[in-house]
Amino acid sequence: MALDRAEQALAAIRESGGRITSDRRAIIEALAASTEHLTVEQLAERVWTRHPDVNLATIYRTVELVEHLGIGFHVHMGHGPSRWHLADEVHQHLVCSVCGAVTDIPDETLDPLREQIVSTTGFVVDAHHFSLTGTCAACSRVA
Amino acid sequence: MALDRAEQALAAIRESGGRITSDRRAIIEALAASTEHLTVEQLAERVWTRHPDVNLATIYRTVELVEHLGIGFHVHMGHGPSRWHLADEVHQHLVCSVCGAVTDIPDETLDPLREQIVSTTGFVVDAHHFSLTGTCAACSRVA
DNA sequence: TTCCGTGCAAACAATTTGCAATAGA
DNA sequence: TCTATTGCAAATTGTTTGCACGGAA
Repeated sequence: MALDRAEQALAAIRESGGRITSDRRAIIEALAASTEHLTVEQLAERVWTRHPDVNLATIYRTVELVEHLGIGFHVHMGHGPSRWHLADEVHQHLVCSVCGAVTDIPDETLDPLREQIVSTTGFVVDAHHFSLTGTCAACSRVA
Repeated sequence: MALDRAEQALAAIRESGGRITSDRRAIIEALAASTEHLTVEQLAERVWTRHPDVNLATIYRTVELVEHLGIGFHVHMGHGPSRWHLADEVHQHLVCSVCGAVTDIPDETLDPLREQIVSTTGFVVDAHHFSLTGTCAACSRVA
């Protein structure tokens, strides 16, 4: 559950020699509590409901730390800011360019594509860093 | 060939009611002359070798115009600025996150993945807008 | 002549950074 | 205590915009 993920992240920070501060705890708990992929600004809003004094720069630094430890990731979805999430398991993101809806799909969905690309070009695809854009079911129907 | 693509783009601008200026001609020819995917800054450098007075804002505006007409595209490759190219045909981009090398692959490579995704989720993947990241053959070998 | 296109400089959004003050371990 | 973390404000990077002037058609 969410809190476990937060505790895991905090433990990882401690293990890596970092300190557990109240700011970091607040930021990581807010991130863990969300099932969505949050921009730094969205994350800040949630943190600030309980901890209004946490600085934006601290959020940027924490989120970067968490990524560096391999616990969190950021994804680019369309234009605009990066979006962050704690990772239980790697997954891919489909972002509708019409309505902005995000659909998560399992990482293995890309395996056949990966095999084909690696066998023809030697390139190892590893992309959860960018989302796949297109048109979601609802918006395709309309168009 | 490159000049043809430039002339095509200029013709499309004229057809859409736009004017052909020396700035636009210089920008589009520089873009057409490159096989690479250029950032606005790289494009500017090339334009400036012959036309040093073209303003950066004009390059941004021209490149946006060309995309709006469906002749050019921008792709996001890793972090940093967007990269632009005139489109003969849509293709996908593999970007090595170690060395930055770009490998182009045909758009059809994604067709099986598209089919699977559309049949399971209804989502129509259309993504040449984002590149696929990973590790290229050379860098995989080292690592 | 009539607008479209351009230069310029300022505005912008997202993010990063230097440095002194502060607070975990 | 000792050093990692934070706040603050300024710097950066990439890009967009308002507006008056100048040049295609």
